[in-house]
Amino acid sequence: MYRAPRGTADRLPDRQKYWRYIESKAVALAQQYGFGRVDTPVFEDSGLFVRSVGEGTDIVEKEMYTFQDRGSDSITLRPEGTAPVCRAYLEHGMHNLPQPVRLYYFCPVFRYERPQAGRFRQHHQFGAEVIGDADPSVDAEVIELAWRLMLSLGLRDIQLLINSIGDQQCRPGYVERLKAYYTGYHDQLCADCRQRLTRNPLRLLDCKVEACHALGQAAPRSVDHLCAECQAHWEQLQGYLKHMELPFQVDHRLVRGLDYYTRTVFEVQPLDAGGQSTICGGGRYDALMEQLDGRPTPGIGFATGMERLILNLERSGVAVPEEPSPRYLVASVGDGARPAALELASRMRRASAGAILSSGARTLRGQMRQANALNIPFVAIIGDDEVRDGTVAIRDMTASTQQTLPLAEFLASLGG
RNA sequence: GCGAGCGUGGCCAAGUGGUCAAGGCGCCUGGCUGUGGCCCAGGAGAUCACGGGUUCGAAUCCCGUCGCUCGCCCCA
Repeated sequence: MYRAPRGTADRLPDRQKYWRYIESKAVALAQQYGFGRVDTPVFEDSGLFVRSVGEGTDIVEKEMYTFQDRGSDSITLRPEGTAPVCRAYLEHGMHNLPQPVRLYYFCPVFRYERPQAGRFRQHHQFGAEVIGDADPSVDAEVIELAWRLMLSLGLRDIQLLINSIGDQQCRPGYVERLKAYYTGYHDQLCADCRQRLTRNPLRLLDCKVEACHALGQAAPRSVDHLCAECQAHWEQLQGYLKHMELPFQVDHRLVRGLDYYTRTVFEVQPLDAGGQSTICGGGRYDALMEQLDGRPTPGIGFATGMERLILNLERSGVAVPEEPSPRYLVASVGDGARPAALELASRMRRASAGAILSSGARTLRGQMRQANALNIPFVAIIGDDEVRDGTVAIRDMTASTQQTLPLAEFLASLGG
């Protein structure tokens, strides 16, 4: 028997309420902030991600779904959302729109990883990007949007972490200081961290091994080595966030795994942060457009993992509204009444009433049981008597009462 | 890529060498020839993940494979 591929999942009807819930909240907020929706293809030229995400990153090195298509072009299933949006910005000349351009999206994201709780090979993100304005007030707005989305979903035991990792001017110097610091403790580092020392020094900061973690306490902090411009940006941002009354915490160990981030980075995490715990992550990417052969254009954005949001909604017991379902089931008695039942159901729907037609192949008792099992509040019963009289029997399943009405009267009562 | 645990009908699950499989949920039917929820009775549905081995005999022991889950790396 075929199964869904590893790390993928079918979304069955009983799960849909979570998706609709998150989507509706996210869309409402995004629109409130002036964002427009953008949808980009599921796959792109592989080069787009290699150049933006970075050749040394895990995503590019071992996690991309890359293949040759029949025209022998190298194609990659989108491993993240920001680069395609930036590509679309450039391709459609959005620099001719009033700046900045605010865009949001929902999309599937693919990474070849070992699945575990909160991590999948295909997962889904809601993301928002503001392109074309480097002012820290934009950072503040984007962070506020992310935070308010979490709150509006009903998530409470969460924290907002921010940091600044500098830009092309100041980060190289900082990274050198960091390397120098950790090199002094080379013998105390775990095997992974010895690798990081040369490959990705920033990641030394958030190693979970106790010895390494302890070393991180006294490690040089990026915010202490910012250039003047980055420093000003960082201070203004914090001031704005305070004015917006956002409960942020500065986390000097917060770094992000994609190469394109500059200056501001931020995450939202559950307080009981475990393994795959980050539910929202983002940051500024002022150099990204140039890497994609565009004019220098600043940008900032974030993405949240839908599956992780749902995981947290369930863990914290947030009540999510049920999907709407029909209020009526149309039952019929006897073969003669079946065409009439079909017609009744059709007329009810044209009158904007939800109706499930029971096929009539089973007994009335069976149809009533079906209505009960489906939690349907009303059953419209039509049999030979009703067909003859032009009526319909309406049973109220919760009150266990029933009345027979003229068909026209019943249909009129449905409204719409 | 590394490490750990697990794999019995759609779901949950008993059974740990000797009637090839209990029970519960769910589904269908009947008890009530046109009426639900409770109850009662019945039914459908399992090559016990797959392959090999040990044994007179395996769901049950051994080996391999596959799959799932959890963790590491990394990330949403």
